[in-house]
Amino acid sequence: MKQEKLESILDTSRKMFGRYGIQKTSLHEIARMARVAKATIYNYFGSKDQIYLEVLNRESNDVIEKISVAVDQVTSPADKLRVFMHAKFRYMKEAINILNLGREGIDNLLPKTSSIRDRLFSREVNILHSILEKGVTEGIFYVSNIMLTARAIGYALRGFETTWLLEENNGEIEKHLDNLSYILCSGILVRREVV
Amino acid sequence: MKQEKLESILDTSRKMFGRYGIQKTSLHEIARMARVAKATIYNYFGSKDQIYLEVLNRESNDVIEKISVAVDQVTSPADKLRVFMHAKFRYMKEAINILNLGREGIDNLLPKTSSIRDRLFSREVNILHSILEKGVTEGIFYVSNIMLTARAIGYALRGFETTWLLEENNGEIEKHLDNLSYILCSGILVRREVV
DNA sequence: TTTTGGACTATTTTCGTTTTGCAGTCTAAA
DNA sequence: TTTAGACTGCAAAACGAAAATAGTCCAAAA
Repeated sequence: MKQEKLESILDTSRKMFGRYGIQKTSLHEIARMARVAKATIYNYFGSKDQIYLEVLNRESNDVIEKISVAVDQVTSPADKLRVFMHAKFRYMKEAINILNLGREGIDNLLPKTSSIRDRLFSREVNILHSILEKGVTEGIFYVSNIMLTARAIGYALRGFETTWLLEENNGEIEKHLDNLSYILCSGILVRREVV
Repeated sequence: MKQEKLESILDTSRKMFGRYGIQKTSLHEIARMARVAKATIYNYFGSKDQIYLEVLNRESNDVIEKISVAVDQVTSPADKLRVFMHAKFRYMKEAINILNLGREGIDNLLPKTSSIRDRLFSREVNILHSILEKGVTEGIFYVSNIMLTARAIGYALRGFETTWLLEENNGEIEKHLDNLSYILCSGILVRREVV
């Protein structure tokens, strides 16, 4: 019984915040939609902001979880990289509240939201790091500085995030991602040497 | 005499807008700082927004111009790529008003500003395109789809823009850029074949 | 012919006040 | 534990008055 209420509150909050934003969603509404008393919400959460942050954390965890699962489906490091990119964009699209963070101005954000974003980014980089490491260990990849490269890829992928927030053309994005992962693996220089 | 007034107005506006934003800068102040009569400003511009857009256009043109010059300093396509990245970030830092566009929320932007940004992006891609083309022609690069790749690189570099808006650590960025341009050229796969 | 200061208007913005709405607390009952 | 509902205090609408500002116009000066 306890867990159900909590899930109901969080799930409703996620939808309402996603549609109307934190400002324009009242706890009264959330309580009504989630079919709990407003007082119950305060049994679980200390404040509206806390609910919002928990929603963001959950979305963040979901994204990482789903990416991890997807990446684990394939074995070769090169495949893992390609799958990582596609999974990241596929599942980020479902993390509506995290995406909305990007649309709002820097000023009117809750301070802790940026640390959630940073943590998400850092966990993405961790996954990238382990993929690169595996590739290097297996002798498939040559990477001089794994950490640096993982972060570079992470930053680069951010460039796409801002783009397809407005674009809805999914196929276009997929094409870009394939191209990018190919470049990432092979480079654009004509190969002259054998290693 | 005419040109001087115009430059004075635009230069003053650039600084004021850069520091206080378009909202919090009054034409009265601009006129005073630029040492012209307010009426003179209206000899040259139809509205405050027009001045702002012209400032943005100039910053945009400056960036492209400077990048082009820098890229032309070197000859090999691989060098051009590396130089492109460094120049882009170096000179974008001086385009304060364009940078500020990124900080504000999507809503309270002048509609035409986004087309200026888009045009800047598109011109960057054009430069990248011509570099890649030269590389392919010279047999240095292997690129299956030049246009797609140019855009991919352009998008990727955006990922860094949002990052170093807050970061001031210049050296860190430079390191990332070097690493990125190396990956871009060589890929991360161990080379096995001769072409 | 272009520039200038200043006067003028029509909007915005600002600001102080009032009013409403909402987050968060508390309680008694289920 | 959960619930409905009443309650408080704060924070944000709502509003109207006052100030500021974008943009116009003109007669004089450069």
